[in-house]
Amino acid sequence: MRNMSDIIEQYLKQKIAESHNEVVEIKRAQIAEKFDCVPSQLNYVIKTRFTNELGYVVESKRGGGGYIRITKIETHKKADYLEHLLNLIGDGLSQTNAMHIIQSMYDADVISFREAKIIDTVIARETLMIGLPERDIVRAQILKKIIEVILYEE
Amino acid sequence: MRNMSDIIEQYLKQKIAESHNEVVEIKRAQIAEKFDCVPSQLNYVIKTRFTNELGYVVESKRGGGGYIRITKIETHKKADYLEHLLNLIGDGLSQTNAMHIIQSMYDADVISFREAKIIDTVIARETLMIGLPERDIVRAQILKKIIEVILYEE
DNA sequence: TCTTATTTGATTAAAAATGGTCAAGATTGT
DNA sequence: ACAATCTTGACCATTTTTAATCAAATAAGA
Repeated sequence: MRNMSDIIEQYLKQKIAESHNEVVEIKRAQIAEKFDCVPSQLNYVIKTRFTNELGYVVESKRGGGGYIRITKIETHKKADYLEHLLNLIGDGLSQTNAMHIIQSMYDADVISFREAKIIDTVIARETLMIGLPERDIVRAQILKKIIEVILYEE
Repeated sequence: MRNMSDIIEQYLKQKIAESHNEVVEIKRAQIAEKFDCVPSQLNYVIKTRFTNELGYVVESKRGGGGYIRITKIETHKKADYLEHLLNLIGDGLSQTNAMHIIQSMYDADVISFREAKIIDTVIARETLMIGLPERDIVRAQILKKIIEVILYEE
């Protein structure tokens, strides 16, 4: 590695990789000190290597307790993941399995906590007040349609 | 949490959430001591995070037995609105009427655009592949349960 | 009741803590 | 040498923290 910017870039990418959540949060001055460079070098590194085009979102806050947060957004992976779920679901689906899938979607960051709660409610047997085997069929259908909505939005 | 102001903000919001009444009443000096900060920090937190814009009303009184009371009014209004919708929905519900309600919820800012799309999909007759009159009954049930989730969250 | 003291919150300005911009100078690859 | 990339530093902007001083409400005393 020949220069500071590359080293810092590697460091940040490693941190992102380490956090399963695909995110790293730093204090600018602290990292600058760690690598013995001026703080604004961090801005340079971020501006040239963590751009939107490259799939990163950068947020920051100044003042006491300030930070810089870099998030990697993996659109492709998410689509693949959702397609995978779609294939997973057959003609019928138990409530337990459905809840596992919903939890998985929340963990994978493709739905919000509130969305997860809403979907959980929708597929609950108390909501779907019809008997088996129709209930499992409707549940599968509902979840598949929801996944399609998320998959094909935008 | 990165700084005192955020911590205090969280604390107050949690207190509001705990009180079903959507309100919290504090003694400024007491909270300042609890978090080991100067009293005026409470004013700062309130001024920057519990504004009218954000749906809060702040009342206070000085002198012996003084207090600061923060009320979340937006929630009240939204809760009333959602209760109203709940009463509106009977045992059955057509797709058209359901979509009107969903649109109304989106307009009233109680659900996001994506949530609206998801719910639209869920209550569509193509998703609910069962015959009438059961379909309208299940649809009503689904929408009511969803509204309850939104109503009783926090 | 009237006046004074005490309690308690409000305001505001200064200081401290962070991060952002930009442009000049240094380095590196071709 | 030229162009592109990197490094630095001076100056700026935002947010939080702190302290001094003001204002209002209640409590106490005459």
